[in-house]
Amino acid sequence: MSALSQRQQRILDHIKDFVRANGYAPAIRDIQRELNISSTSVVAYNLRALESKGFIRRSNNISRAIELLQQEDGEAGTGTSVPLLGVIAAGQPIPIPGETEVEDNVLVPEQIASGDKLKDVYALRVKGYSMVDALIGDGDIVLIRYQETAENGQMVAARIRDENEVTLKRIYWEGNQVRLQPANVTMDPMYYPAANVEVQGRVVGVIRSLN
Amino acid sequence: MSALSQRQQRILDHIKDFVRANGYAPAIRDIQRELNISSTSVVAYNLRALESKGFIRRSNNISRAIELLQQEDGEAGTGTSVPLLGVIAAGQPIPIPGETEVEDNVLVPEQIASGDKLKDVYALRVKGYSMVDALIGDGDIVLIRYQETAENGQMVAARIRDENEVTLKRIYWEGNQVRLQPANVTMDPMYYPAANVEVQGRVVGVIRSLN
DNA sequence: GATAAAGTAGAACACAAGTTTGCTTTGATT
DNA sequence: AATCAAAGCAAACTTGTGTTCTACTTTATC
Repeated sequence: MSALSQRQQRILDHIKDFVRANGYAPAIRDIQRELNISSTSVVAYNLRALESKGFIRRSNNISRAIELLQQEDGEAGTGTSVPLLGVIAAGQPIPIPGETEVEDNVLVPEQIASGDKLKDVYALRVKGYSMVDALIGDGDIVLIRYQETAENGQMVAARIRDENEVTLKRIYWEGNQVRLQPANVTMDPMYYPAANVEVQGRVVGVIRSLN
Repeated sequence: MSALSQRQQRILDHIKDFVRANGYAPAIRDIQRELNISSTSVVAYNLRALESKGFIRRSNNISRAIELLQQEDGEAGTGTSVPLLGVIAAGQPIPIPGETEVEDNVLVPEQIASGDKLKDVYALRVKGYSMVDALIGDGDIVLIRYQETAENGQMVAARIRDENEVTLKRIYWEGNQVRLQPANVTMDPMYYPAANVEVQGRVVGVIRSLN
């Protein structure tokens, strides 16, 4: 990566500031005015340099078509947001996407999952300690991908139909029965008829704040 | 929030698609052409409606100055990214911001921390099981805020000077000594002279993928 | 110190793109 | 059917904005 001249650095910084402040990129004359550059051609010249060095992308003859390419630390980046629908524990109201109030949005880091695969993901805040042996504690946010089936041992949000409750457990299919196993040595598994248990999604990620 | 007409909805969708594809907003004529609308004034009319309903913001007489205001689930949102600097375990090379190669960037959900407070935060991938009792497992990403002091019991990245190693432990100051305590009942604490231990930051968040 | 390369200036140009205006269509209401 | 408001239409208008060209200045390089 070639180094930037002082002017190029200032132009790049100004573009970033401008985008942050306005939500769209500056025109060449905006940059010129703000940085007290004498001519638009100077700005154009340096934008060309910034483009060839890979910091921005531009489209010919199109207004404000400056796209910032590189992302530095501490700056705004883009991610995919999923709805935080509520709290999950042993014995709580049902969270179902689309049927529940959205409390908040959670931005999902790409390290957990990325892009298009997030269509059916939602987040729940964990209440209680039933999953501590699975390294999920009270107050953690779990990301759940909606799916109606699950394999043995997967961690799922499961609804017990006739009690109308949703709980976070590992699931094991045992013939006509379903074992919902807490990840906590001090707690016992619960058994239900398979027909009475409805998988509402599988845990795909965990987010915890320690502040 | 007023409902959108069919045309307004299509215009809004197109703006989102366009921004995603190009990194900048469409001009009125771009929208007109793409959606086969007969006149630019129709687009302008509906943009005005979208603005008064709070979906977008526009600036007068400025090209492509459409700013998307509302964020729906599954769409790109903005967050703050921090550098993922490497791996931390018992006995690993030192990760210090600015001195190490950046492996990746991690987008930090606002639920962990937000905005300006992220200046000195970096991320490390955890290797090993020394912190499982603190609900941090192998492969988790820990977010660490750089600070040189820590209080008793806080989870920190600590460097043992004469061994030039960094480790993730709870720290306890005990007179002239420092106790570095793993969060794993099968592991014993380590003791060092206080002068030989350097706090490199405190754990402020955890991110885990279960895919 | 000559020479080339990189950067700066100023102005004119051409098209991009938002706005305005007057008119027509549509659709609901009475 | 008459009415009225909202929505759509077409064209003209004005301003915004990227580009180009030429000339000049500074900065490296040998």
